[in-house]
Amino acid sequence: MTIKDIARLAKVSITTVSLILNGKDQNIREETRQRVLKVVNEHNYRPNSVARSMITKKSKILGLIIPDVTNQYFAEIARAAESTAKELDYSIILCNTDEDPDTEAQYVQLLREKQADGLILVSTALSDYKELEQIRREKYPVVILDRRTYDENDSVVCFDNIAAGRMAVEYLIQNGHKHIGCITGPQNNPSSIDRYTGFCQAMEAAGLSYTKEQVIEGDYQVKSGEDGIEKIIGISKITAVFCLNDMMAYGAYKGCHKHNLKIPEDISIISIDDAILSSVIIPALTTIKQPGVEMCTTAVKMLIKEIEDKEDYDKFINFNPILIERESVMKRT
Amino acid sequence: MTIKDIARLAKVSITTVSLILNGKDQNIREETRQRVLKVVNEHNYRPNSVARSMITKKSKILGLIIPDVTNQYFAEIARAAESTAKELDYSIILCNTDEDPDTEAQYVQLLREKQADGLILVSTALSDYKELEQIRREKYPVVILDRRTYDENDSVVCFDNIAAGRMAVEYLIQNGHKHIGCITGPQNNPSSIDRYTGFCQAMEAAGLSYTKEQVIEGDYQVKSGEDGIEKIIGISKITAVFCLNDMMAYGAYKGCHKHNLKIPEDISIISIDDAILSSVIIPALTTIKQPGVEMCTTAVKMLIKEIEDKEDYDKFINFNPILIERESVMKRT
DNA sequence: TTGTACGCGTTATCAG
DNA sequence: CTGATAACGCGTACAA
Repeated sequence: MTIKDIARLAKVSITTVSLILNGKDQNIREETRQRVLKVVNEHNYRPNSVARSMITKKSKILGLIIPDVTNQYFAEIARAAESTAKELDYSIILCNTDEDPDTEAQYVQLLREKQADGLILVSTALSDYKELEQIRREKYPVVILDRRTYDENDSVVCFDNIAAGRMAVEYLIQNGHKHIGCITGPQNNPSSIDRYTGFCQAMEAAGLSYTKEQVIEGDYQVKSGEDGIEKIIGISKITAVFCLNDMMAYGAYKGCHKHNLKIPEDISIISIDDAILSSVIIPALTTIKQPGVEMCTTAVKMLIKEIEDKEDYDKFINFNPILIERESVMKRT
Repeated sequence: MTIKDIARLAKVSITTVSLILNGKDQNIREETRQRVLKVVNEHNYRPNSVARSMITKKSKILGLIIPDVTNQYFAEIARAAESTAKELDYSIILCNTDEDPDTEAQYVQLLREKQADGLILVSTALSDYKELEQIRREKYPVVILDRRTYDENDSVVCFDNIAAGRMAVEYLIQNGHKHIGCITGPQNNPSSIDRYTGFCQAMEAAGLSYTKEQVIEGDYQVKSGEDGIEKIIGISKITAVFCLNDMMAYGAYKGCHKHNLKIPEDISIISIDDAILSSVIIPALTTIKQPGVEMCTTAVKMLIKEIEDKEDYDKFINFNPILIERESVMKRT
């Protein structure tokens, strides 16, 4: 079933059908309109959007590049992206990079080939890959989410990860903790680097020292939180652990439980993200909220403005961390 | 940059470029090949897949229709779908229905318009909407995941939800529980109906009675588990609750905690799914594993076989429930 | 070994 | 008010 068939069956020209289907039918006789619509409905005809894209140069598809949907936080982002996109008549192609810069670069290429109208990019390795350069040169619409770049022309919706890291550790310090462990994210991950920087800043500002042993490299997955805390609890003085994201905090809970350590009595846990489940687990996780849903909604809207070349808009929006005090941190005296 | 430009710059015909780019270059002089490739790389040219789809009639896009990525279980499914698809050179368009049949129908239409080569459908309302009929008539490739239909011709990867429900409740009964509450899923959701049927079967087989009050309607979301259990714990005799999915069990944990009820000492919890976090929460959740990742991987492979018209294959694959015994159910004497 | 020309399904332009 | 026709970028039969 093509537009041609419909035209033939309704005994009108292709143009007429197209006009009607696209709502440009002010000048079409009602009778003709009804006849065409009837044929369309009878045959359940839907225009082929690929052919349409061919000519309009718009695919109405957005690429969403994230590390891993399985991570609660990114699941929420994916959800927000999809809802917002749907509202504005776009679809989302989902891409998981697993924090691998090569995979990320591949996906950027793929999405361009597929003529995605734009990209929401939660980048793993922003600094040094040539795709980004090319994108900038060609002015391909991309909004970088969750991470800032230093090029004035980039569209960015970001979160102050350094401040978030600092906020988490300061909160621990205010609660009397002096020996604080840290489970980081993947080594090259920008948000992980920033959050860790926040940790360092807060520790130094408070005149607290820390050894290499109390900083464990994780990978933002549950399991690494579990493994990480098992290493840390060997260090007798540690009273609190800062996990760089919620998923690892969940793992830390498990590790503590396995070793019969009570949270927060024996060990306090704090992290960053505030995924849905963080208010659900017991004890409820004290965490620094990164407003992923709002950020992503903002990003999608920004991207679409860019694509549709709407009125001026801010190309840089920053979200601030918010402390969500729950039950996983205890005051030490 | 189009194939035309490349041809012009390399001083060859369009055909030559196309042949080389598609690996059909056995008959092309190496020198020519190199020259073309050089131009291609220099300009970072990538063929436009929309135009390619136009002619090949293949979009290399698969639609994934699920209730909600934010649900751990579906996040894992989305992940599995995306990985498997990528491996086989397909992309995934993500669609969340929120358990709404109309949204589902809309998405089916949309994906067809977008010329998705096939669909993975975790259906909310399989029985009664005309899209499915049309799909069947037109032999559009669809694999129904997580839910069985009764049409022999449908491709189905399913899970025995009735057996799963029965298994959960039987386990509770074996552990000495006689007064068992239940938090169901959305009313019209097929998997919810089946799981609940399993509950009823097991209760009846054991000669156990239950009142309307001890069966609460939930919606598969965390919050409804929390609300649900708060209603149930009012009924003094209840010693165990069967939540129809893990997300609601997480909510139940929270509800119990709020009311100072210990799991499993005061109340036992069991559910179905076995999402990642179920082994992480404390106490670890005893649940019936629905092997979502394997199911989805299987479904995608089946779908692609169907699309690419490969050799014969099973159109019906059933996965069985597996009891995962952890710590949320206590033996009563 | 390479080039010419057509067609995929649609929209846009312009003529009538 | 409606229709003919050109284009979009690519793949491929066929010709050379």
